[in-house]
Amino acid sequence: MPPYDPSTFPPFAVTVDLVVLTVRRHALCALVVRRGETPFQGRWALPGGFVRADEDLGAAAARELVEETGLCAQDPAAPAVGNGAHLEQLATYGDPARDPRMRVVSVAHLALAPDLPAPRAGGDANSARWAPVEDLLPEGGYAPDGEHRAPLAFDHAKILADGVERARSKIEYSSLATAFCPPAFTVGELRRVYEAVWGVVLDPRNFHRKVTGTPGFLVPTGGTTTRQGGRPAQLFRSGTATVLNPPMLRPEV
Amino acid sequence: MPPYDPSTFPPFAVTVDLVVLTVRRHALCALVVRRGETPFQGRWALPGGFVRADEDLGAAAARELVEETGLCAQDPAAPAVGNGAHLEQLATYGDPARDPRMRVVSVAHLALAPDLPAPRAGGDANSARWAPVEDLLPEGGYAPDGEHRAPLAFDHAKILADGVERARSKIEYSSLATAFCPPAFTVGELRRVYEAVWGVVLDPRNFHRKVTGTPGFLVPTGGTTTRQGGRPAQLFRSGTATVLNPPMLRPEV
DNA sequence: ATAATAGTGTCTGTTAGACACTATGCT
DNA sequence: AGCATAGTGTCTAACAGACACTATTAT
Repeated sequence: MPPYDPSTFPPFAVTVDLVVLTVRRHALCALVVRRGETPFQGRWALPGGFVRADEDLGAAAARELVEETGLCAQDPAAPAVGNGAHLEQLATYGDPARDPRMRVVSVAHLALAPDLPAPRAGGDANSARWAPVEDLLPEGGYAPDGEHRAPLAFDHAKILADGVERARSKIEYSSLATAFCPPAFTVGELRRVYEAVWGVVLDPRNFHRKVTGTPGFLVPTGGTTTRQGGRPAQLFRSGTATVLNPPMLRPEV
Repeated sequence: MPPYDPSTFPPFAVTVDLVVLTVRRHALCALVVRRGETPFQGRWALPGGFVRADEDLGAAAARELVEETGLCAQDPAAPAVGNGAHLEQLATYGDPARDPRMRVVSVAHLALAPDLPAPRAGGDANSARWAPVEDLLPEGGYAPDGEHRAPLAFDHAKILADGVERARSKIEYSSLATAFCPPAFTVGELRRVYEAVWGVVLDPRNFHRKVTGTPGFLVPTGGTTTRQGGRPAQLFRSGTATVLNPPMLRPEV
């Protein structure tokens, strides 16, 4: 190991990239923005940007999240406010060749948000949209005929895949699925989140018994709603129990 | 969002820090090295170093692991060779104040190794040792009397705590605990790994039934050993099943 | 013999999964 | 009425946890 010499470190650029997931129309969707410059001009990419000189990594991710979506990163300690979103660090990507212009290390973050009206397409950001992750990440890679290449720039397909996998596994044993729901939601709405994220169909009755039988997981608000049709359903908010034990079992695929 | 201008990015130093864990004498231990320079001169720290200009993050972590321990990072695809260790990315730490000299972003990695003879104390590295994580991370923080401060430099106590928590939770649902074992091991040895990592006592009979009843988890080598005393025990090696479903349940603490 | 560990068998309480059935709204 | 969704009850197979018991070595 060479002696520690702060004056001779190789310089890196450090960025944050965001995997922002939501559930729209029964599908897991990710926020993507169209690139206006080379490389990958015109291609879709994950939102992100440089970390500022005196900014923590999480603060940079929260700032980008506000700039791109208007969402506030939700402090886990604070009670649920209007448009708060779950934000956590995902992983760091630093292949020397991942950006052709220079050495960039990107600290990817994962954000989970309830269904939003529409991405902020205007302003200085390029056009943005919610895209089903199924369209961005075709199963088993891409056909070798070159017709459908990965639509995402840089290594963002890998980052997105890692983020989706993190979300899929984390809702098994935590109350994180409620981050996809509005502040008050029904058991059926929460079940449809699981179904969309996992791509499965769950038994409504067993699901109901499981989530309502876990102490501290769901707290009834007292209200009801018929926004899903059918019999009025109780409204709940996320409880204090942040870990789900025993976990929700993901059915075999 | 400012326009993308590669020529004006703030410069960062990027390092890798290693949380190297092993099980020694029924205790979960971490590798620490004594710092020879300021800041934190004389204090213990996690091993680590700068990422080189054309080096991937995982490669830098593997290089540091070899330099500090002689362990080879185990490619998950390759069959188990002599002294391979599990290596995975843990998390990235980039608080602007975490290093008083300059802006350093550290990509921490987690390595799990079988019990080794001794750390390589000689060479250009400072003195190194295996320390029980219990000594490095006293429960519930440190007494406010200032007598026992965190013995680790920088934010390494936080990094170590995150690594230990990752290891503790990951052995629940994966075959990762075998990374703490030699290539061939007994069921009892594997159980003692769980007991050391979790700090609990497990029922030997239920544990045996659980791990031998999970298809693909353990593969008998045919040999036996009496190195633990008592009746000769079958030797196993890690099987192809990398995920444990249903998971091993960590008893309440 | 005694002690140590390895390994198998049995019982019980809990739970996941399957599914019948009732409740309550809307069109 | 018919249909949608909400919510409860029941049955069964699987499994975790507790623990009795046997097997095989070393001292």
